[in-house]
Amino acid sequence: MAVMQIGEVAARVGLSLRTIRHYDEIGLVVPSERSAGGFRLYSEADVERLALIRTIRPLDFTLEQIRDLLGVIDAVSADDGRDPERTEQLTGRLAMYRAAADSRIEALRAQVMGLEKLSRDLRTLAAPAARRTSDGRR
Amino acid sequence: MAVMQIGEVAARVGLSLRTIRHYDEIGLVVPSERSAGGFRLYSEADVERLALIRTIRPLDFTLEQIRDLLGVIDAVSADDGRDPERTEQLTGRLAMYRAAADSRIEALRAQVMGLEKLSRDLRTLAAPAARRTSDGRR
DNA sequence: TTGCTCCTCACGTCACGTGAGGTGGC
DNA sequence: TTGCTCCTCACGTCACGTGAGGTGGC
Repeated sequence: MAVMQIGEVAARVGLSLRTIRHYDEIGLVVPSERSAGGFRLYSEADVERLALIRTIRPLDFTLEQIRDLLGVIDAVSADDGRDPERTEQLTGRLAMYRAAADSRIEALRAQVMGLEKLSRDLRTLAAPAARRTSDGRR
Repeated sequence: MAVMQIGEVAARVGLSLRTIRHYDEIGLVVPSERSAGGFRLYSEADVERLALIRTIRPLDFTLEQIRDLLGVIDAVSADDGRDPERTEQLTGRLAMYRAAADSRIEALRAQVMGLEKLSRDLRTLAAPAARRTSDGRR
């Protein structure tokens, strides 16, 4: 299985067909091949990139920021360190994104805790009401 | 401080002015008063409702669903249990929302864990690059 | 040939953001 | 009177959702 059609990609990474097409439209993840009939054909590397984007999405970065971040990641990975200034600039940008991600993660954790409390509150709200009903039936 | 203007409300609950006005526009939280000059005046109860909505927001319910959920919560709170069928129907709807919330919370937890891994990966990605640079300087 | 999967428009939607131009109230 | 806060349009934006109408490929 060298390449995949969009349907299988969607099933694998858990993004909608429309979302994957949208990422193609804006040039965020362009399938590395097309069939003779125009079908999008995604390589394993394409799929990994989509999976990475799916991970990054809840950080509420815009797709433009995600594109930029992916570019920085690629550049750092491919960097050979021959140009120290460039390396420094890249790791600096990476650090900024990491800091933004970390503070966003903190906010998400807080949201989850708030929601867990909400769930408990809803539980205790429902319980007495049910008890009143069974009382009424006695 | 019986009532507050929108600016203070926004600062307290952490929603934008536009968001709070939007909730008024669609009738989700209508300020219980207006000044003679037309300024929105929010009671403590209004503010609590907005704070609750802010908690619920990350569940990705539509504002329509949130409106409905708030209605159910109010109805259950005010329910006297005199009509067991009604109580049962209300607690049933509440249970559905709770189930939806719980599964969404699970998804959020998974997202947070994925993001924490991403943050670690970004860290290890940046570290070797920096090391290469300091090597180059020796 | 029949299904199933895919394609490209292109308008719609949701929850606000962002001015523009104007007024309230201590 | 000066600031600061608020007001109402009303268009814009972001990330897709949702048909419509048509074609590819095993």
